[in-house]
Amino acid sequence: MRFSKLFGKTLRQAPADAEGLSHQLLARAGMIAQVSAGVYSYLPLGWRVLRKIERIIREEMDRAGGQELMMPSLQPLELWEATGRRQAFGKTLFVLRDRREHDLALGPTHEEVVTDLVHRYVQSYRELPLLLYQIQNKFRDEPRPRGGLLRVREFIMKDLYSFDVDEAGLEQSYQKMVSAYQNIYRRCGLPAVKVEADSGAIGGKDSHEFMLLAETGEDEIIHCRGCTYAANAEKAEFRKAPLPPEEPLPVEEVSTPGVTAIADLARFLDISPSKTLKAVFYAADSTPALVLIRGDLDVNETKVRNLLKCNELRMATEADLKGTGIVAGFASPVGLKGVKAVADDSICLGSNLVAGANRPDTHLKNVNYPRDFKVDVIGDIAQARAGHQCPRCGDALISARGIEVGHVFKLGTFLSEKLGAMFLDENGVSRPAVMGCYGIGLGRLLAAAVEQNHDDKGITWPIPIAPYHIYLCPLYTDNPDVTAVADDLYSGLTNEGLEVLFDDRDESPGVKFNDADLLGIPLRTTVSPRTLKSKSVELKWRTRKETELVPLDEVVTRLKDTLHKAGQC
RNA sequence: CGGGGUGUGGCGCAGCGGCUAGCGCGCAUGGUUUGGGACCAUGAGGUCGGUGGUUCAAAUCCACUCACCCCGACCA
Repeated sequence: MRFSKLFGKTLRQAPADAEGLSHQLLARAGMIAQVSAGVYSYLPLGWRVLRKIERIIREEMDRAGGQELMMPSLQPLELWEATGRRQAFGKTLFVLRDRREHDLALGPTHEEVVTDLVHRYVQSYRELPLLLYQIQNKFRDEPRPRGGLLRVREFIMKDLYSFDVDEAGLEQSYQKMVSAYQNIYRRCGLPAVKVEADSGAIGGKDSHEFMLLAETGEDEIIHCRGCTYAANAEKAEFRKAPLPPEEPLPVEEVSTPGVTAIADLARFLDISPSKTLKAVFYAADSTPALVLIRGDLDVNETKVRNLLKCNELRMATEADLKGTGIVAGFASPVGLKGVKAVADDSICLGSNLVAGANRPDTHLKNVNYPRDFKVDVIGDIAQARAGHQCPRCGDALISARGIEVGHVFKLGTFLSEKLGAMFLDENGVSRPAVMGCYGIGLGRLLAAAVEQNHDDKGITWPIPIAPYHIYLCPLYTDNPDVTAVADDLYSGLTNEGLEVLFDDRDESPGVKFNDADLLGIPLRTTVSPRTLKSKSVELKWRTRKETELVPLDEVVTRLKDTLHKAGQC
């Protein structure tokens, strides 16, 4: 490609609305352009990167036995109502109305459509397992798009769906996908780590995410110092240290004027926070809920949401608490009626705790569960933190940040049951297909690659996904020798199948070098009167400082070999 | 949706009651240059986000509205 003809130019300054790192670099490099909030165009250079990622993904999906198909973005809303996921997706689902006043959804994912397809085409266990996938645009009306390509409303996703005869089959398909995903990240030159994850609106049970570690990542990862345990912080578990057992004492009132926060309470009474009972209130799908946890721990809202099986969970406001008898700052489960109470299992790991009294400036000492209060649901709703103990080995947990670049789910049978994706087993018994689903956001992967691969000059693409491999950079284009050699090299390299971006512009060396660095092409080849004096051209890796002179007649084979060794061509 | 912020040529910004709306980059033409974002000359390009109001006069003040960005609840 000749740079002079390339659509999309490099910018010295990033657009003001590009805040995030990858967004700024991709915009400055002329690889993407924003159309509206969370909606982007890929310009030719960015699209080449995307296509390379896509190709790697497609190869791995095919190799794992996936069959590619293409489902529509436009989906009848009835399908979403049939599975009950219209509610689960809520406002994130784009809904539109056609001229017949019929409601349609723009597909945010395709479980409904693919399961309906399987319902119609699969009748026998002999047709399973089945791995169906597509690479296609998804639409999600995100509450807040952000970070350029990292979180958008229209995005390109590879989504694969597995259908198996039983759980064991699902397990196999799942493992196949996990290793296919690991191959994909490795081949893209992006080291992603697998972590346990919450399954969110997609539903289902087991789930793992693939994370690319980056300071700027939106997600927190909790992993173990000693073993391989790693989980998204919203899912992570830990060992809760039990307190030494004590004889339960009678409940006692204590005056605590103005003391509301746990830390203040502990200081005021000169006890450890773990000897207190923390009570916070939420509105769960607009119903007030009292959430209880031992004072030294924090509530994990994702876990609460799962335990309560509710869609929307938010901190309660004064208005939500009206008529419940709860007094903010001195809230207590003791003597409370008519309010749903959820508790973390840590409340069983201590005795004689200090709790609120539901009266201003008063707390209760020696509160014990279940002697003094009841709860509706009890389970793990605690937030894991760095320093907590690993649930597997007990070693210390560590926190890191990452960008989610893939997510796999074991769905089970709830969708196949609802949509009738049944098959007859070898005994003639009708059974629902056991499903899994597996997604990678390609644009996100592209942006994450930039977040992870850049320096102060610009992007440093891993070779397998670089838009071009070689930046051919003639200096002094008014010199006929230079242009002759450069033209020659360009056709020579191109004929060998190498991907060359030929900077044939009449620009100063500074401009060209800076653009080369900004675009992040792995290899730079400079031709100038100076290099021609020794009948050679200069070679430089984007990520290295040193340069090297290579004789003219060796350049093509040399570049070919170099890239070959790097695993390309 | 709650909180904060920004809308002025393609990009980055200045102007915040006064006359013909500026500057840098980029773009066009010509010339001189050029191993890490050169210089000179000439030139093109703007309904100042929109609507309504106040005023002799509005980019500038007021109201409403739209768009976009950032921080929080959601996800590939």
